[in-house]
Amino acid sequence: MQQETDHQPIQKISTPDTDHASKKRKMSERVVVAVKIEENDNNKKQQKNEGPPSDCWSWRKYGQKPIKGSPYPRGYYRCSTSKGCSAKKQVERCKTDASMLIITYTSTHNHPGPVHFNQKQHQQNDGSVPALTTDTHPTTPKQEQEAEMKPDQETPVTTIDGEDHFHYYQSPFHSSTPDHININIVNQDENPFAETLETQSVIYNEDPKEFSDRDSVDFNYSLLNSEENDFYDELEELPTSSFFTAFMRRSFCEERILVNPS
DNA sequence: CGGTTTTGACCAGCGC
DNA sequence: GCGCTGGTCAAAACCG
Repeated sequence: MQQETDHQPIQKISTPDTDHASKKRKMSERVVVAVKIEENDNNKKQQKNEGPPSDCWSWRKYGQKPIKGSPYPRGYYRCSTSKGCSAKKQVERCKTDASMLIITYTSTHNHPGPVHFNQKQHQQNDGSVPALTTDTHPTTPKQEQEAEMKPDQETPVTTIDGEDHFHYYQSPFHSSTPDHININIVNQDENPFAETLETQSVIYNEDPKEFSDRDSVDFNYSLLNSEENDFYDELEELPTSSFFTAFMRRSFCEERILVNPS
């Protein structure tokens, strides 16, 4: 149809991936994140229709398709924080592990991100958080909650302890069980499943308590960096773009905060 | 009422 | 060239 009207082809912001970049399905700029969710009743609704873990952005679902070989459909989301933003993400469940959500981010946000994270993080973390964004008007909590989908099963973060501030300490990928989520980033451009997930799970599937026992923030970040690097070395080399770097930093700067509120 | 979700249809890349 | 499949559109329904 008019798919090329106002909507930019994905490769628009893609890194110069040589000749393949022109191909629609050869999306060069992708970050795949595996989110481990707890296997409990909170997960029920996600088994029907995966509730995308919300991050600091607000996303609007624009499509869903059953994926061949996977019992779970893939949801297509577009950033709704800013109208001209071409950032997208795909959310699907790992076909081999229903407790694992695979979130594939494509394109970059062409607008500043929400600032709540940073501001609040500074307040609660002694300003140890690197300044990542400067937006003065973040995604509204309302939108974040909506992005959560099915609030009946997934306790909105904002309601925990009735303290609104907790909301932005939540993992950017929080799901039904925020303090049990394990985030794995798999930067790749082909199939994120199979071995990669397993490998990543081993690496990061630690009890959150362990994180809090150590020196939280820097520990998490450095662990991720070092482990990631090693991991990527074993995989096919991919261009680690600024997008990915920014993504990594943003994601884990946020993630680290939370660990265990209790 | 505005924004989001759902869902069927369409388009285009890719493999055979 | 054809069929399969993934990605997107867009109208209608839904929701706060």
